Amino acid sequence: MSNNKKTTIKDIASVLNISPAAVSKALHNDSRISLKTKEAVKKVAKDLNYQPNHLASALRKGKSNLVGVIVPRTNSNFFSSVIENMEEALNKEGYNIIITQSNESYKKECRNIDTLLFTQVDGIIASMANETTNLEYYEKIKSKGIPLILFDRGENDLNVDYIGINDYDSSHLIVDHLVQQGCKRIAHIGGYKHTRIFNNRIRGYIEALKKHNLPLEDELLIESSLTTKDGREKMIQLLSLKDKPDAVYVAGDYAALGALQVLNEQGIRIPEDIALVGFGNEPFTAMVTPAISSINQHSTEIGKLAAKTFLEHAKKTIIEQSLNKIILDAELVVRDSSNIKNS
Amino acid sequence: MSNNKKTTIKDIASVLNISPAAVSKALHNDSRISLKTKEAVKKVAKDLNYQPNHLASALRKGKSNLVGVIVPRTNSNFFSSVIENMEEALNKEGYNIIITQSNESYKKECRNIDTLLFTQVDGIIASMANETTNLEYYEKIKSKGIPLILFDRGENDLNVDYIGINDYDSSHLIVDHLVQQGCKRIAHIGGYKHTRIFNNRIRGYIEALKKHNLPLEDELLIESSLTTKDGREKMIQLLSLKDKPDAVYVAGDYAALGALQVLNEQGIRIPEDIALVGFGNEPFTAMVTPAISSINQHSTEIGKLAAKTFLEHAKKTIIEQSLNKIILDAELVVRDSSNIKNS
DNA sequence: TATATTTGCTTAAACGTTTAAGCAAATATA
DNA sequence: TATATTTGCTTAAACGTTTAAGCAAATATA
Repeated sequence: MSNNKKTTIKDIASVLNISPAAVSKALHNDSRISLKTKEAVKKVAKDLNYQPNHLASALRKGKSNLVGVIVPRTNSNFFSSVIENMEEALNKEGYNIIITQSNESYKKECRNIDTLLFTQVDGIIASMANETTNLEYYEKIKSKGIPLILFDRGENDLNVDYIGINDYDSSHLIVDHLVQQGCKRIAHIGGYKHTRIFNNRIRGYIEALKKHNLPLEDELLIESSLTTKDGREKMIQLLSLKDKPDAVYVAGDYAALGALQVLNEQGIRIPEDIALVGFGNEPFTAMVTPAISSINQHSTEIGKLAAKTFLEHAKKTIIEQSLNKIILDAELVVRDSSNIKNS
Repeated sequence: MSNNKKTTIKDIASVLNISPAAVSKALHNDSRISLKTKEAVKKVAKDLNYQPNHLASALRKGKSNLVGVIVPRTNSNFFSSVIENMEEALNKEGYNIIITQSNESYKKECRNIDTLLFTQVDGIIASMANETTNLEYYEKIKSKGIPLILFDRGENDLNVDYIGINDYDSSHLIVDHLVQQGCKRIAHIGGYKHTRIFNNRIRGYIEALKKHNLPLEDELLIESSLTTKDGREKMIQLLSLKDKPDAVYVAGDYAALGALQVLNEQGIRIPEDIALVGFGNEPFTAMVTPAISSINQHSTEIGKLAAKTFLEHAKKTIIEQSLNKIILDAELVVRDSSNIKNS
């Protein structure tokens, strides 16, 4: 049944008594091959169930038509949506993608980079793991002359193309909204300060508080790994304060969920006693009770733009040094968890 | 900066004045190469920042050391956990994986299969899209002699290795549990009948009802696409019945969530008025109010076993026809949505 | 009709590895 | 000391493509 020997261009050539080179050209619609030969070749190719050997053509052309993708995890609506849209745009141009996940681990991320380089990808589109501070492996990609595009979790120091949302402004949006709802003591459970996006959210939070002449207190600004579990712990920490906050802005939806669980368990009313806002607009924010207000990160747009940026690199032969930093405006989706006036 | 010409085995050879073949053997620790030469080669390789060209070696060896993975979507805890564990096991043996998602679309799935075959993967591990009924593309994989392993969503007709849970028994677990809670009119929002796993769940449901001498009524058994949206609609349909059910068993967690939303919106008490059970044990089942009872599908185990099964194929040179059908026992995680006696 | 151009192919080499076969020198065995 | 074996390499070919260069026949142009 399974005809183990795969059909090659040579098999087609020998059937038609022409050279393998002619077959290759016929399959690629070379203008110097007659229509008659092209049709014959394509017919035989189909009959013999010919499948081009990608490895051979990639080796010969020095181009694999594969793009490597690194994300902290695929099990998040944001990342899977980015990937979906990126893939669609790249497929259209004949590229396929290889998805790898770092699980937020620096070591795993390094291994992923090695894997992708080893697979001879034509470019890498990545969002960095939380743990990553050492950029050596990313420098390695750059030094090989392989296009590198970062999205969401990026680093300024790397000096590569980047697509993300305006984290600083997002914090302003959130604080403005909470102030408008009447909140006066707004806490922030933020991500790791060393990660640029989280640092920007923290900066935005601080500046927005100043703007509204609200107290900026150390005990209200907490650094977190932003997992659901850590969200719980940091919320408990906030509730142990003598002077509790009346609003909590959490820099990630999963951690916001943990905070919500704690508030619900302790019978604290949301948003009347404490208003809650998350970040990322994961689908579950709309599913839980009360639904969590959150920032929409425009995953569709980010995916498309990342693909587009890569394609621009791939098309140009001259290596230009113009950087593409695309910062999208974020959008606050207000739900029950911070909608005091209507509740 | 970016030394564009990549280092090859020939570069190393010319530095040391030995043949490229000797370099290749030295790098692979061939016993016929002296320790001195090996060390010299490895040192030069490191100095020149040598990275083996995977395409060339794959072409020469006729083996890419890549395994293709097809899942309906990565944005589900079940699938991403399966992938994570599969990847870990395969990485250990020197294989890397390429993840693709079908988004439950038959057309996309076919394109994914073509992509993976084109990339010359050594094997494919897949879970089929909901839409898929035509098995032609999967037959194509088989006819090429490439190991194919299905998990969760598989088809008996394909006659390939399969890893999944016991769907039939799972339905029994659920119905037994609901009967024990005192439910007498148990509805089932099931998946597409043409998909084996959903068909097995339906069969299990029917048999379990018979076992308990409960009425089996057409209006209580509904076919669904199992999206959250469709779960809502089918729940509304059930609520419009003259004789409403006192329990609903939904064959997927996302649809169960839709059902839960409708019940909550209409002020129907869960589980007192209607008990609810889902399937898949997605993390959000524990997050919503009330938390949804669900079936744990052993994603960790499935991922590991799928990898193991592939590796067995890869190791044997003789093509054996012994099939591996691994059916794991499922486990019901009881939560508030069906816990009548304690509520 | 003579020359130039175009068409439709072939030939040969290359991409970077791996590996079978072979060979000289070193070492072991009789 | 003569032969056999082992060691440590080299040579050459191959994996399946693509592509530059070239050539004869067909066609176009002067």
